[in-house]
Amino acid sequence: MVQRRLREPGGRQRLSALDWADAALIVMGEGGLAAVAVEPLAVRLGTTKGSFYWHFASRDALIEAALLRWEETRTEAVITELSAEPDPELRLRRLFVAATEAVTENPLEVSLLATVGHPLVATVVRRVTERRLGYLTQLFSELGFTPEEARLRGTLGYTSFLGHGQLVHAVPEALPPGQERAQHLDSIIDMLLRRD
Amino acid sequence: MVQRRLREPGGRQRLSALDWADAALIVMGEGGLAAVAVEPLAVRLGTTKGSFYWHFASRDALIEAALLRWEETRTEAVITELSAEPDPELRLRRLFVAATEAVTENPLEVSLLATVGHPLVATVVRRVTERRLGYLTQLFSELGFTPEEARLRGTLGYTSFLGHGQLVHAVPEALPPGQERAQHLDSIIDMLLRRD
DNA sequence: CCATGACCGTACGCTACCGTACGGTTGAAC
DNA sequence: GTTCAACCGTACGGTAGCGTACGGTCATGG
Repeated sequence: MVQRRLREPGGRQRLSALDWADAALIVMGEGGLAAVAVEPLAVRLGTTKGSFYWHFASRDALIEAALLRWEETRTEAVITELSAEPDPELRLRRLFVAATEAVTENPLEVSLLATVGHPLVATVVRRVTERRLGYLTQLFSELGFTPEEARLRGTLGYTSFLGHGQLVHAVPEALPPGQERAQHLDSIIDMLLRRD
Repeated sequence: MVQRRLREPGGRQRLSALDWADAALIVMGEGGLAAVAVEPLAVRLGTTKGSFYWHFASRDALIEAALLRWEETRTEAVITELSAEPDPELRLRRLFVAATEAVTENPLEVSLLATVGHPLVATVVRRVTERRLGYLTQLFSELGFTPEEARLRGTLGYTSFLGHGQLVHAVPEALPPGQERAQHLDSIIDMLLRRD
């Protein structure tokens, strides 16, 4: 695993709490919650613990800040942005494409779901999951499915998305390669939309 | 998280390497790879590190043994047992039911998929995933789907299974409760088997 | 120009865990 | 009943990371 610098060597500017939170999200994606360690993080940011404990009371406070930032940027912002699209089927398709891309770039989601042993993670993951699942179910409802059917298809879609995220990072060769990936996703959405 | 004893207080018998491997699998399910720590494990087994380092050269050796045991009991054994059933659709249904039960009882699968940063985990997870996905695809083939269709449905089924495993442990209330769970699973398999 | 608060560097103590060294125990075979 | 190998207990040194203490720096307003 390549240890990328998170701040330019010449970048002499001081850090904010947000810088630490973003850095925490990056390493959380790379190595899970356990990788969110103050001292290594300080090294990657080109600073020291002295800076960290000025901005945060503890490691847990950093984790909380990072989780809230994740919730905001990876759920609420996406839903808001999507609301511009009037056609619900297109909204659904664009949502899956965007979500799949996001989870492919960064294994953060996988890490978080596996760390619900931590109470802060559990709380935020629960909120995020219910928000997303609710939104998905609502989309299927708008497409004319009964509430039960909508819930079923929403759940199938979301679990499949989660599992896809796991596979992409654990065994990418088990999934269709490169450009076929998009077509594969289309076929899956077709199945989710199929009526008898 | 309740710390259950892994050996009875009166149980004075000595331990084998297999006892350690099984115990490692249990704590790996409870707390991920990071929870596989020699000293805490020794306490739970009512023994000491002295015992451990007699049976294993290192923590990594224990992890390897545990992973191989997981592969054997949670993939090969299941497939073997299933081969007694002649009807492929029943085989598929029974497979999903058994797998879903197993992943509900123990979050081990979720933990492992999230820890592919560890090379040993990566290797075994890759083998297991390809074996299972191959078997699933083969089942759909036997049911008369074209190779492409079989692969698509196998992948959708497996990713959904993985995501279901994540949800069951992270946000169980997002899934149908209790007895409805089985019916929900039936509906999903119905969707996977649907032809136009 | 200098004072002050925001920010950072460094040294320290503490805990958890890895792996080693080595002495002690035990049970089965003779 | 002795022996020997398998097995376990305990003490030790080493490392990584958390959190604290406190002194140093630096920009900006007076």
